[in-house]
Amino acid sequence: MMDYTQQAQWLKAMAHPTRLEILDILRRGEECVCHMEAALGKRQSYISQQLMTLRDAGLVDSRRDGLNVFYFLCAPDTLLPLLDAVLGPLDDAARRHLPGCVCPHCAPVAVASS
Amino acid sequence: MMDYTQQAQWLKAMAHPTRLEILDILRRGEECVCHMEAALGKRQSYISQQLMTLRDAGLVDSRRDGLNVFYFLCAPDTLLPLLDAVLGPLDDAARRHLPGCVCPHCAPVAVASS
DNA sequence: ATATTCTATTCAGGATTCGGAATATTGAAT
DNA sequence: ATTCAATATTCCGAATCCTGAATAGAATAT
Repeated sequence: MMDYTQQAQWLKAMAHPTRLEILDILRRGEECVCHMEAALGKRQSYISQQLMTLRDAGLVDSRRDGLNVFYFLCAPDTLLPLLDAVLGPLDDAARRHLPGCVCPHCAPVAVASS
Repeated sequence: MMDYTQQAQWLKAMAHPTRLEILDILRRGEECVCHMEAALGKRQSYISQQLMTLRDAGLVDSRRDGLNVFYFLCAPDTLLPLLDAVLGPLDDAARRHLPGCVCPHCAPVAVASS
């Protein structure tokens, strides 16, 4: 007999507009918190909360790199098809370099200035 | 810009063990309430409630046939792939004819007996 | 009309979640 | 040691959800 409890937990963690948007960002690759802050236009503490929910559900994991903490999808093999089914296939037109964002991914051009 | 609200609503309706189990039954075809009652081993009012939740979210719809009300998936084209991604592909080994069930699908052999 | 069967709704308590504000922690730089 | 920047956690009132019990409705048969 199947369990359904584990799957329900996953879906529950996904069933939130902000968290879905975060997952939509992360299926393009890992990102730091400050990037999501710029992308979502929400406060950092709020985003951290939603990330904690996703982490507790086992959907995402994080790694630290200096000051930044990068988040990424935990089980891409099962999660990516699910996100494709929910959000539609990935459109590469969506750009990763946000205007106002200064995270290492968006503004890596700060080497030699003066 | 994408909305994420509609998808979150759908996922939220799915994010419950009993409702997932109901959807798992319905992806094999329509079934009446009394069938699910036998399949899930829960009370009828409880099942009706969960079905109402699924109906309000637009995941299932129903039709009446005499005394029985049959439920079926509402948008199979988008819902079936999603359920496949969540629950795994359909295994036809799971039988539809429950032992204790007397619904028209399970016990249609009441024509000529004596 | 009445009874029976199948399904739907309402109700109420307890439990859980939501969302924002405030605060804490962690690592790097000076 | 101190300061700063990035991220994490805690707290709390409000809102929502869960779930079983009771009740209501709808269709059929007698």
